[in-house]
Amino acid sequence: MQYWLMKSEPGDIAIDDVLAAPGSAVRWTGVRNYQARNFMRDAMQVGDGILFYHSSCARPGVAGLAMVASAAYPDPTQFDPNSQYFDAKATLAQPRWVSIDVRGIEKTPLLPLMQLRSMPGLEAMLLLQKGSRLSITPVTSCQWQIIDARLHAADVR
DNA sequence: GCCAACGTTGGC
DNA sequence: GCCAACGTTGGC
Repeated sequence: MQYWLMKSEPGDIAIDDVLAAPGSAVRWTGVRNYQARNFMRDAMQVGDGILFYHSSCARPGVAGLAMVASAAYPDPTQFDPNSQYFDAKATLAQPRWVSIDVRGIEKTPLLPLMQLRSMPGLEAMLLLQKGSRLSITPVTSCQWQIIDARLHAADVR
């Protein structure tokens, strides 16, 4: 069992959208970065925990919890000429990009990026490294526990 | 909108 | 293989 952080633009797919989807699950499409793809293809397993992160928005931060709900399979948008994610170099025989299914678990109080930066024990999080842009990053179980505890702490601020 | 940082492309 | 140019990400 491993843990991950996945970025999503809430204007595109917010945690609410995942939870509202049939079976609380959505297909994760449009990843066009090889490192992120390799995580999905080679490392992510059903049941892995996901920190659902809202990026490129007014209040970036962890907005909920989710889990990996499928193994990797070819991302259908790479074959669709009408998709913004179409890739002319991908073929059915040799797909280039993969999707996984992501199942929402819960929406949490927003844990803003700035707070993550200030929390002891998270200094090594890939998300927080200078220039980090990866949309999928591994999270250690230590980091997960620190964040999970904070997300579920009584609301006393 | 700005801009730093990163990834990809393509000429050589 | 090098590296400049370009496009994208994402916080602010």
